[in-house]
Order: sequence, then structure tokens, then C-alpha cells
Amino acid sequence: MISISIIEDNNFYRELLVRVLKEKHFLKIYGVYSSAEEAIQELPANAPDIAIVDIKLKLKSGIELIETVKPYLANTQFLMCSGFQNDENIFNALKAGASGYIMKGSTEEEIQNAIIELHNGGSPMSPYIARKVINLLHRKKTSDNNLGLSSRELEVLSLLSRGLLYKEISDQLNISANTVKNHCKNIYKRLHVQNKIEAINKFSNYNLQAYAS
Amino acid sequence: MISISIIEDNNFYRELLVRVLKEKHFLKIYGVYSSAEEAIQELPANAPDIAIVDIKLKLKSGIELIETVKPYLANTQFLMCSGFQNDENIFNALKAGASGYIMKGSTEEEIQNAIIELHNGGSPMSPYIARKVINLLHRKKTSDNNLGLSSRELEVLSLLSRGLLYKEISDQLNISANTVKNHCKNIYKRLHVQNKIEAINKFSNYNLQAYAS
DNA sequence: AAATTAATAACCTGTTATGGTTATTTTTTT
DNA sequence: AAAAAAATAACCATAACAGGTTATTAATTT
Repeated sequence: MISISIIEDNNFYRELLVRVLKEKHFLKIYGVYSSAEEAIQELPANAPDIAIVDIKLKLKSGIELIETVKPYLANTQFLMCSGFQNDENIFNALKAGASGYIMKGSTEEEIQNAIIELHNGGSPMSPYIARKVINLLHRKKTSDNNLGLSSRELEVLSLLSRGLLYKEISDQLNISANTVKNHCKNIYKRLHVQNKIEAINKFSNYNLQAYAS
Repeated sequence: MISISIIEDNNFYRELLVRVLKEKHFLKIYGVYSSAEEAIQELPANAPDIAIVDIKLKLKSGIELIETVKPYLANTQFLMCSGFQNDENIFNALKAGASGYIMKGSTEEEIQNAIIELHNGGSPMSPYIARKVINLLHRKKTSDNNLGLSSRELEVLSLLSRGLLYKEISDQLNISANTVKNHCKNIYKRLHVQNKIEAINKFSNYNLQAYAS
């Protein structure tokens, strides 16, 4: 038996969801809320297995709802509900802690399947959103991710980012510690930074954030 | 017109793919390879829009193929082809640079749709794999991500991770640099590390890698 | 062939970090 | 109320790092 709570401000769609989910014997409606504020009050004490959250709520958005309430609901999964396939907010909702979503135009069967998939440890989502998530993984290794650094400098920077000392890096690369030091100085110059950590950050920011948000 | 190359060592399935894709007027078979080695040789000079790669190849796996060949194929998208829904390697393939996948049991229509979705900027994948990707986003903000550090120590560590010096941190927190130094020493002890970078890594590893792989 | 860039390496100086000890005050827990 | 933990802070010695200069060699480009 999967317990489900619904947070949806639109009366019509909320009732529709309730009706569709009541049909299935293995689903149990736990709580029904018409605003994020109401849900924030009630959810922590009444944790469902799955919370279906409309992404566009009145005062607070569904994303804010998840962010505030998630720390208290370790065992609840959030299923976002959006009107549009390619809503940018769906991606942000997934980042905030949602695990999947359904569209408002979905059929009864699709909604039920999404819930089952979610409960089985899957993440139902459209290919468009999936790509945005995947792009975070790729981190642009392909093209100009070197920031003007030479391959040797990238090598040194990579070892630096593991927390190795100059001596340890020089042993690994079979060069002198002075040379490592020298590479670092050049790296700092090119990245316009003053120390290891800033260099590492600049590097990983470039690799990660190009695709983020 | 979408140009497609196929890397598949199984003769039967390779020919089946060719036949299915030839049916569609907007798809053009570009190259057909029966091993990763062959593809590594040929692909860089003959870049297709989409490369369909079997995940299990003889000597080198499809993942290795992508890793070695991707730097030369900035405009090619990789569509993995696997026998199983929940093949762990699919997830690794996505990390390596693939953008979606199809299953060997897929219908002709599903294969064609996956290609179209991929070409339109989507990432076709199953909910199971999607979840593994999503979990990377969540980073376990919820529960015990503090590693036994006090809130003040977390504060210091957070500022450290931006590359600030002791003095800069002490100014920001209105405490003495000696105190910051002291917090660091305690942080290092608790995390069993020797320097800033290792501490930062341990922290972010805990937040990121708990779900990875 | 000449010039440029990359990789190598050493020197010096000053700053920053690390590791150890000790100690006071405040907050939290028992 | 007593004990424990957290936050504060100083001292010392050593190690590591940062920034500057200079220089040789190898590889690449012009």
C-alpha cells in the first residue's frame, strides 16, 4: 500500500487526482492540501510515501515547498506535477529534491505508472528534462575546457585537486618539486587566482557550471 | 537528414538496426562497424550526427569507445544500446558522454523515436536509470551530512572551500585567526585529513558520492 | 633557421598552513 | 549543580606555499 498526499491549488485537478488514485486498491490518499503553506504545516507530522506537488502554487511555489519540507520527510518521495513538458522549473524541482514528475495532460494510466515507477525506485521524466540532467554529468570534457592551460598544467592541477603536496605530485610525475611549484605559479597566473583552492574551484566551476541551471 | 553510424558486434542485431533505420527517409546510415577498434579508427574522420553504440563489445566496451573517441566528435551524440533496462553500465555510459539509450528489445518505433528525441535535444532513458542520475543531483542535503562537525566547523569549512585564508575567514566571522586555525585543526582530526583540500574533498565527496556509481 | 612556447629546475624571501600544547568562556547535556 | 562539549584564543616550531627572478632544454611554430 502506497500512501499519497496531494498539494494542488486548482480545485478541479486536485479532485481529479483524488478520484483517479482512489481507483487503485494499492494506493491510499493520505492528505490533500490546497496550498504550500497548509502543506508545510501538516506534512511533517503526516509523512506520505509519495507527495504529488503542483509546481505552480499560489504564494510559495512547489519548489519552495519541497525545499522547506524535505529535511523533515526523509522517506517521502516528491512527484512534481506540471502543465508543460519543457518547464524549466521541473529541472529546478528535480535539483531541489523531487524524484520525478507527471504532466497535467497525462492519462490515468500514465499517472498511476509514474507513481509505481517512483515507488519502485525509478524517476519518471521526459527526455527533454533528462537531457538537462545528463548535461550536468557531461561537464564539457570535449572542447575548450582547458582554460588556456597546457596538458602538463592540467595534469598538475588534477593532482592538486586531490589534495597532494608538491612533493607528492613531483614523485608521481617524476619531476622535481620545484617544477611542480613552477607549474602552479603559471596556473595561478593564467587563472588569475592566488592559491590552490581558488584554482581548483575555477577549474571545476568551468567544467560544471557551463550547463547548470 | 540525420546521419547515423552503428557500432555493434552482433551480426544479426547490427543488420536489423540497419534495416529498421533505412526505412525512414530522414535517416541516413553513415558508417557500420563491428568492433570498437574499427570505430575508433574510422569515426573521427567520418563523424555522424548520432552514433548507436552497443554497450557490450568484444575487446573494448562501448564505454571505452565513447571515452576515447568523444574528444574528436564534438557534434556527435551517442545512443547506447543495451540488453537490459537496469544495466549498471548504462549509467556509466551516460557519465562517459552518452546522451541516451535504447534497449535491444525495443520496437522499431521506439528505436526511431529515441533517435528523434535525441536529435531534438532530449535524452531517452528508463526511469530506473533516470533515478540514478537524479540521485547525483540530490546530494543528500537531508540527514547527517555533517560528518560529526559542529555548525561552526561547517561554517569554517564552507568558507575554506571558497579559497579564503584564515585571516579572511576570521574577519568574516568576527573571530581571531587563531580560532579559525584551531577549528581547522579540529576539522582535520575529525575527518582524518592533513590539509584544506583533503578536508574539502572529504566533505563534498560525502555529499556527492554517496549515491554515485 | 629563427622565434616562440612548454617543460624543466633552482634560488630567495616572505607568508600561510599545520601540528602540538594549553587555557578561558560559553553553551549544552547529564 | 556538575560534567561535557563547543567556541574562543594564544604560544611555539616546522612544513608548505606563493611570488619573484633566472636559466636550460625540448618541442612547436613561423
